[in-house]
Amino acid sequence: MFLQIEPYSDIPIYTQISQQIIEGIANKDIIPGDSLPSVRSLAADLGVNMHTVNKSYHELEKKGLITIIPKIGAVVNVTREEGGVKGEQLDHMEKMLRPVVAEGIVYGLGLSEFELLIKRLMKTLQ
Amino acid sequence: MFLQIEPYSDIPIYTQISQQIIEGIANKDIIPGDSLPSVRSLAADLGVNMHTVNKSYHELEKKGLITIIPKIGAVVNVTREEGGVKGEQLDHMEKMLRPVVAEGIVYGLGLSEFELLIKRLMKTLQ
DNA sequence: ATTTTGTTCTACCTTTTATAGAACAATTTT
DNA sequence: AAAATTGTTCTATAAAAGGTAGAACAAAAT
Repeated sequence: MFLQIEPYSDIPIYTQISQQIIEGIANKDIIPGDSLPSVRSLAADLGVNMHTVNKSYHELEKKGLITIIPKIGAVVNVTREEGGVKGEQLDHMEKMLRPVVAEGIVYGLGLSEFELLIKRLMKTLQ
Repeated sequence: MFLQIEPYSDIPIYTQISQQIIEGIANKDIIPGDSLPSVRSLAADLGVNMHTVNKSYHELEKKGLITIIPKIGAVVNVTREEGGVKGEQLDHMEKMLRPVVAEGIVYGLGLSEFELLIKRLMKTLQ
């Protein structure tokens, strides 16, 4: 686990943890079937509270990315399903993208510039 | 002003106001030079506190989208500059997009699916 | 048998979000 | 000239969110 937490960021610590684990899954640093470290050990590694890590894990479980087995641990799920992306997840993506795209339009971004941004980010993250 | 506030949303009221004004600028419902309603009248319209609207306006000013002239009001700026998008704004867009793209990758989204989402949103918003 | 696991509970603190009212000086309207 | 409206600033209060802390529990792993 190579997570780096910025304590004074305006992004909550538990969100930083979630986002970096998601990036780890995106770039296959973490693959389906892998176990995440225990909330206690990761908390100790990061110098944060156990409950903060626990909150992040439950956020990831809510998104369907991991499964928390009580008294055992957290396991990364298979999320790249065969039959394509779930409609539920597409709706979620659209909800997250909408305010970002609106702001981009106001800045004068065109479709090609959006596509370039996405392409660059996919190359960076994948 | 056709703003609709959901008081019990997990999105702060002042953020809802900012986002909907940004959408108004994106779809040219509001154009550069237009004055925004006074913080008092908009607050009365929406049934929220004056200070909540004030916070939203200052957030929009921080993004460079409006100019607040003390004792006068708030005016929408020209944001689609001639010389293309500012690098500062592209950095900001990338920061906002990064966690969204990462999550999309984990869901199995490919470039073409991202592009379709963006295209659809641009059509809806513009 | 011991350690480690996630869970649950109480407790405390800071920051954020939101509301409320008052006062001010400047501007606009009447 | 008088009245109303403007954004700003100040104090105050309250709820929610974010974060830490410690303890206890039963189940699982060592």
